[in-house]
Amino acid sequence: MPKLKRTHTCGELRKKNVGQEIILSGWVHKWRDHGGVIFIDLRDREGITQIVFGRQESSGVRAKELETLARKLRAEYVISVAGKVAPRPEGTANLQLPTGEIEVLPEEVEILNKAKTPPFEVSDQVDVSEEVRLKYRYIDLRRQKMQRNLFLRDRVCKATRNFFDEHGFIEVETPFLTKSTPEGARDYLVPSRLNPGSFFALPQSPQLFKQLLMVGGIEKYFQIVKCFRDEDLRKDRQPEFTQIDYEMSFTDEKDVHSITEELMVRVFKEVLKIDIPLPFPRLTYEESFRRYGTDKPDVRFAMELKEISDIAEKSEFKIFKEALKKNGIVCALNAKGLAETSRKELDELKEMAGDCGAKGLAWMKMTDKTFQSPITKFFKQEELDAIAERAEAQKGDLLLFVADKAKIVYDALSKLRTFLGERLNLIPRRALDLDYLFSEQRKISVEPSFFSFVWIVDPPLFEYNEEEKRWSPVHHPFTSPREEAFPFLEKLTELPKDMEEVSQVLSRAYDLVLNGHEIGGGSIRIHQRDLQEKIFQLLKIPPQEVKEKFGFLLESLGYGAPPHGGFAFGLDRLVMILTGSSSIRDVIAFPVTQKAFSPLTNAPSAVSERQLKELHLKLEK
RNA sequence: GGGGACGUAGUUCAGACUGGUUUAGAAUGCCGGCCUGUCAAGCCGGAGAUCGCGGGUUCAAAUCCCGUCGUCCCCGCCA
Repeated sequence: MPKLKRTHTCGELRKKNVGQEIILSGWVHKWRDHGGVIFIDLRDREGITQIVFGRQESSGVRAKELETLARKLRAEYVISVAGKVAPRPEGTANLQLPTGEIEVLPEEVEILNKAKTPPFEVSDQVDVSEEVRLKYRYIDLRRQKMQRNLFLRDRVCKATRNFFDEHGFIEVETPFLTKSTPEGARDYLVPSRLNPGSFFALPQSPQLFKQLLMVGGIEKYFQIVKCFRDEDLRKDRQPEFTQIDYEMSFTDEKDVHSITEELMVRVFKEVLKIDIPLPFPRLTYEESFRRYGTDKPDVRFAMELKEISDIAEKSEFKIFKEALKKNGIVCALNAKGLAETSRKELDELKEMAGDCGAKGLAWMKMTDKTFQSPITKFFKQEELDAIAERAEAQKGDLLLFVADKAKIVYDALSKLRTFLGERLNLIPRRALDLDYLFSEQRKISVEPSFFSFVWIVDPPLFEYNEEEKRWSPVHHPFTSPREEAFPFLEKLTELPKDMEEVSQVLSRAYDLVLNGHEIGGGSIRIHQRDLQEKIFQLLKIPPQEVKEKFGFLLESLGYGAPPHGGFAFGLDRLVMILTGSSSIRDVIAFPVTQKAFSPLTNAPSAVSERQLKELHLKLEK
């Protein structure tokens, strides 16, 4: 049982505490031994306080004992210090530290635990590979940056819970041991001991349960909940991740959008202390592709794509005309002021476009009033002028062109747009300084313009999957089509591949995009059994499978399901953006590597023969 | 499933292209000594590396070749 019980944290002592007898507990952060005087920086999660051994005032046998003890202290020892708060001598205050005007003169020191030399320093300045950080995550978490990330994440959750509580939503838990569904990502499976040969699946999202809660009359539900998807990882994708999930009855897009916007206002106000403007701008899915080439545009800067198919059509440039003949399009991107781009850099851009499937990247440099380009000779002057006008090109600009199928053109140019936006410093790319959030001044240093939200609405209901040779839902199969499509869909019994009208059917889904990241999405759901069955039929899910996998949902829709809809945020991505982190791994306490392996626990790992047997499982040799 | 980058003291990197003066080097951390005001403390000294692993080429391999494992980034995938 430790003798010393802490009275203060290492972040709170100030001049006004001078003279008080206090007790601090924490980790030895740094020590500086000057021979006659020894400084210990004591750290806990609230801050750092300097302890001084051997100051002139202290002398005698006791002081010598303490000094001897202090020399034994090492980095990351866990200690308690009882002592008196003293002002620092004239001229030795450290203004970098909130506690920098005082120091503690120890009277007693208790070592609560020794520590081996840590594999890396507990400091934000020190570079450590992610693998080492994950293996020693409990040390990594002591670093201020990680602590702040987790504190901030906690505040987001707290603000979210308060917000939903005040708006009449109740938090309901849904099962983790549930049913595998055919659509969507791969499931994580859990074998059932009591039901040989049967498996639970961990939920990819609580989608079906939240709909059942609406049928159950809960009306307003929310949950901060883990979801599981067994797909390949990225810096913004972990196999288990957290959603802020909610659903409402008797609702429409307008309600869902406004509650979502208000939630964001609340979170940004409470967490970052800034006001974000409402309402968020709205782009249709079609418009988003047309102007930015993507359904998750970064609208912090303009630099929009300009289609020039009509001009290219009239020109003599075969490559453009060939693409158009194959039902393709030609688009231009104006890289303002980059006419000086070197051949080598152009090749790099071309390669980037090539990664997206583009067969080439045409360019024109605007010099004075003329064009410098290998392809100008294929264009008449008035065509060049038309292009320049369309692209709003001026002297010094660089125009980039891709001609191909729309998907490839959009893919390539949106990628180039993002790249060039960064290159041209069009994005307010100031290091997110979160210090103010944790300091006493609470001085605002984060501008609302750092955060650009945009709604992407009216996506198509179906898209054709070339690989599987069938239509699949753009959002998920429970998304309601827009009402005007009902008669069209009712007439159909299947979706022919080349039926243009199918891709024109719009859905009542919506995504929320922040700074080019998709941070959430949702939809108004189908609440009529007939329509839901129709959709399954059109998606060519065999009736037997529909009954097996979704029977309970269809059944529930037959017992008085209210119209309902909702939304789900990717909490990890949201917190990643709020903290200015470059990976969601930095806002998750215990993430896994790209192979979904934990260097900390060594999970996943083999299990005993006996466990397998109990679960009625045999491993392939 | 595919493409790319990387793997060398505890940690972060250099050395590799062009094999041999390399006894594999630096910084930081670690250990010891000196030092009464530091806060990236300073000065002096010291320890610390199966060069990811396996195989091959060669008189000789951290260095070249093949395989393999791991980490990160990207494409596919992620309703």
